Amino acid sequence: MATDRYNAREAEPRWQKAWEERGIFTTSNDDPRPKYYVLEMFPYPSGRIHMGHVRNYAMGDVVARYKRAMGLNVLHPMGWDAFGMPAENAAMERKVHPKAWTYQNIAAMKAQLKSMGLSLDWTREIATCDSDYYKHQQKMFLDFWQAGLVERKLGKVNWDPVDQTVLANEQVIDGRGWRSDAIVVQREMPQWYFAITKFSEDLLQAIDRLDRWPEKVRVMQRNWIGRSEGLHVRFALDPATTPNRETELAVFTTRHDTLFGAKFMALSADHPLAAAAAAKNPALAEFIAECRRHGTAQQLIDTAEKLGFDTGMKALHPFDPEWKLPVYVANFIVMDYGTGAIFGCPAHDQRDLDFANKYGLGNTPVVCPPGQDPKTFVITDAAYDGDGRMINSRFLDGMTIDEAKEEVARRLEHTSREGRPVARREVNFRLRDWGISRQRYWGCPIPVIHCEQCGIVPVPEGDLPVKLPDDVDFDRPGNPLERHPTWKHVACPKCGAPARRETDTMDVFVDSSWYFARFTDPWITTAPTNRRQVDHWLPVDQYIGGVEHAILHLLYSRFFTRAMKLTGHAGLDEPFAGLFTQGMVVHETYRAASGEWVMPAEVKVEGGGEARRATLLASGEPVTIGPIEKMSKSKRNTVDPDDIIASYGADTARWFMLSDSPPERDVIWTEEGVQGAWRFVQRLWRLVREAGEVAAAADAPRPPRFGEPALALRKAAHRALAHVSEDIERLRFNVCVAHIYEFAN
RNA sequence: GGCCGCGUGGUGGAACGGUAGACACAGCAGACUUAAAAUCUGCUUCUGGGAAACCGGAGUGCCGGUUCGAGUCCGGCCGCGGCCACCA
Repeated sequence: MATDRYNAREAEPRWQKAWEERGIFTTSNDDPRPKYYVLEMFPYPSGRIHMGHVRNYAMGDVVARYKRAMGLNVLHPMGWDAFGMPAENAAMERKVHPKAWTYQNIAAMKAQLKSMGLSLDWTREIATCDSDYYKHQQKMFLDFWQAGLVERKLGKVNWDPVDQTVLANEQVIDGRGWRSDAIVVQREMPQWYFAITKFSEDLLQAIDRLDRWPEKVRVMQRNWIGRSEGLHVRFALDPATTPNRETELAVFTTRHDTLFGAKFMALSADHPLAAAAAAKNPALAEFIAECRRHGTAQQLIDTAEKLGFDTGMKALHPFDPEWKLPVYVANFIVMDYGTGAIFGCPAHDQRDLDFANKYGLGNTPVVCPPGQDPKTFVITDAAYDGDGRMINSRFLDGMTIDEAKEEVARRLEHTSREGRPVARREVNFRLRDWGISRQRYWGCPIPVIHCEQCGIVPVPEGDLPVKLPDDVDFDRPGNPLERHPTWKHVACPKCGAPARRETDTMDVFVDSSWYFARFTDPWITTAPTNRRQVDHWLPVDQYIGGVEHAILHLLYSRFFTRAMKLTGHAGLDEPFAGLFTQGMVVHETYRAASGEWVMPAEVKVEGGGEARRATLLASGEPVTIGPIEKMSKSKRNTVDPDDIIASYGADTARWFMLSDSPPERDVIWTEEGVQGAWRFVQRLWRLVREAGEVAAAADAPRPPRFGEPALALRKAAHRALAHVSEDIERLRFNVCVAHIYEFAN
C-alpha cells in the first residue's frame, strides 16, 4: 500500500509542462466567445513570492478556471510592478545594479509562480521597468500634459530625509515615510503633478455605481475625496490694522449658520497675510517658524495644544461692520484646504472652543439643542455640534440649521463689496493633486527638457523612450540621475541650445495605474493601447488584491483611466467592475529563550489544546508561542511557499489557502491545517481512482433506479455542483471547500 | 475625535427571517497493525436525568423591540478590529 499515494511532486510538474506545451492558458484576442477578464494585483519583484501572493493568486485562479469551464474567453495575465525603492536599496547595500537585481528577482519569482500551477497567460507578461512599457507611459504623460492634466507647480512637499525623496500624502503614515519610516519634513520644491482633482466630483459620484466593490473600500474612497459643501466668505479687514493696506480675508466654512457665534478669525502659518504681518512683527515671525517646525509631526497633533498669535488685525463681521473680530495666526489651520483661514465659532466647534478658552475670547451659543431652554444653555468646555434651533442670531433666530445656512448664503450672495458678492457657495474637496515627482533613479523618467530659452519643453514623441542610463552609481544617497556625468545634458528640442533633462522620475503608482490596459494587447508598439482590444476587454470583471490598496492604487487607476479616455487611449471611465479585497495571511509567532524571533520552520510544535508546546528543532530548547500576527520578516513568522510546494505540492497549498477562513478575512496559516488539506488531496485522488476502477469494471452500465446508492450519489453530486458554482460566483471559497468535503464524505 | 466592519463550541468558521453549530482543525474512543505512521469508524455547545437508546432545559457579547418565528431585522449599551484624522 505504500505506493498507493498521490505523488504531487511528480504529477504537478508533469501536468504543468503539458499545459505549457499545449499553451492551453494562452488567450486569443480573436476568440468570438464572450470575454471575462480576471486579474490579481501584480507583484513587486522583491525576490520571492510569499503566502499573501499564494492566497491572492489561488483565488484568482479559481475564478479563471471556473469561468473558462463555463465557456468564456478568459483573460488572466501576469506581470511585474518592477520599479521602486527596494531595487535601489539593494544596489546601495549589495552593489547590485537595480536592473540586474530586478530581472533576477523576476526570473526567480516567475519560476515560483509556475510551480503553483496557475492558469496564467504568460505570453502577455509585462514588466513596468521595461522601456517597451514605460515608453508608452511617457507618451501618455505628454498627452495628459497636452490635455491640461499635468502641472508643474511649486509645492510644499513631504520630503523623506532618509530616502531623499518626495512622498505623496498617501505615502506619509503618521508623519513618517511609508518605506523608510523616517520622520517626514516639509520642503518647497517644483514638482510634477497629475491633476486628479479635476475629476474630484466625477470620481466621487461614480463610486455609487461601483456596486461590485466592497462597501468598505467605497467608503474609504469617498472619505478620501472628502467633498464639503459650504460658503466662501470675504471678510472685510479694518484697514487701519493691516500691514500693507490689505482689504479682505476670505474663509471657507460649512457652518455659516453659526456666523453670529464668531469670536475670532484664524490664519494658517503659511497664509500670505500672516507672512505680511510677520514682516513687521518679529515675534509673529518667530511664532510662524515655530508652527512650521511642529507642522510635520502628525503624532503630536492629537495632543498638541491649540496655539495662536494675535496679529492685531481686525476683521469686520459681514452682517455688522461695527463688529470687529481679532485675527490670529493659529497652529491648527492648514493652508492647503479651503482658503487657509477660518472664522472661529467656539460654541459649536471643539477646536475653536479650546482656542477661545485658552485666549479668553469667550463664546456665544447660537444653536440650541432640542428641549434645551435657550436662556440657560451655556457652553463651557464641550462644543455643541448637534442639531437644534438658532438663537442669539438676530434674523436667524428660530430657524433650523439648514434654514439658517440657506438664509446666510442667500443674503451674502446678494451683498456686494467692491463690485463682487461677499460670499459664494463653494464645494471643497479634501483630495489633492497627485504629486508624481520622485528624486530617484529606478523609475520611469519624466520626458521633459528644461531649456534656458524655451522653458519647459516636452521630449518629442519620436525621441521616446527616454531611457534610464545603465552606468550609475549608488555610493551616496540622493538621485543618481542628477549626478550622472552626461545623461541630463541634452540639446533643447526647440532651439537646439544646451539644455537639461528632467531628472525626476515618476511615482511607481503611475506604473500600476494602467498595466491592466496594457495586458489587453501588450504587443502593440505604436501606442500605449490597442483601442479595439482595450475597449473589448476592459473593464476588468474581477480584480483581486489586498485592501492596503483601497485608496492609493485604486483611486489612481480610476483617475488614469479617465485621463486615458480624455486622451483617446481608452474608451471608459472605470477600470474595475468587480473588486475583491482579500485578507492577510497570519501566523503564530515564536520566541526563543534568548528573546529572538524564531521561524516556524525551525520550530517543532507538539500536542494540541492546552498541551500545545513548541521546541527548537535543532536544540530542543523550549520556545514561547506568541500571538498570531501578519507574516513579516521582522517577526520571522513567515512560511516559504517553496517549502510547502516541495513537501505537499501546490494543490495542497492552494486548497488550504481557500479553506477555513472567509477570503476577505485574515487566514491563520497552521501546520495542522496544511496537513488536513494534504490528507484531503490524497483522499480525493483515491476516490477518483476507485471511481475509475468501478466504472471500468461495470460491464453493462444502466441508469440508476430510485433508492439505489448510485442515484443518491448523482443527486449529491448535482447538489454539490450547484452549491460550489453559486459560491464561486460569490467568491465564498471557504464555503465551496466545505461543500466539496461534504460531497466527498 | 469621525467613519466603517465584526462579536456564534476548545479553535477557524457554516446557517434565502424557518431544525444553530455544516465543513475543517484540535481532542477522545474504537478498528486495522508486532508496533508506529497512514487509513477507516464513531463521539465531541453547555446542562439535568438515564446503564444505554434516549428524554428535558438553556444557548449566537449585554438589554430591549418588531415577528407566528430573530444568530439574522430595528434601537440602546459593552468589547474587539480597521481606515481616516486639527479638512473649517
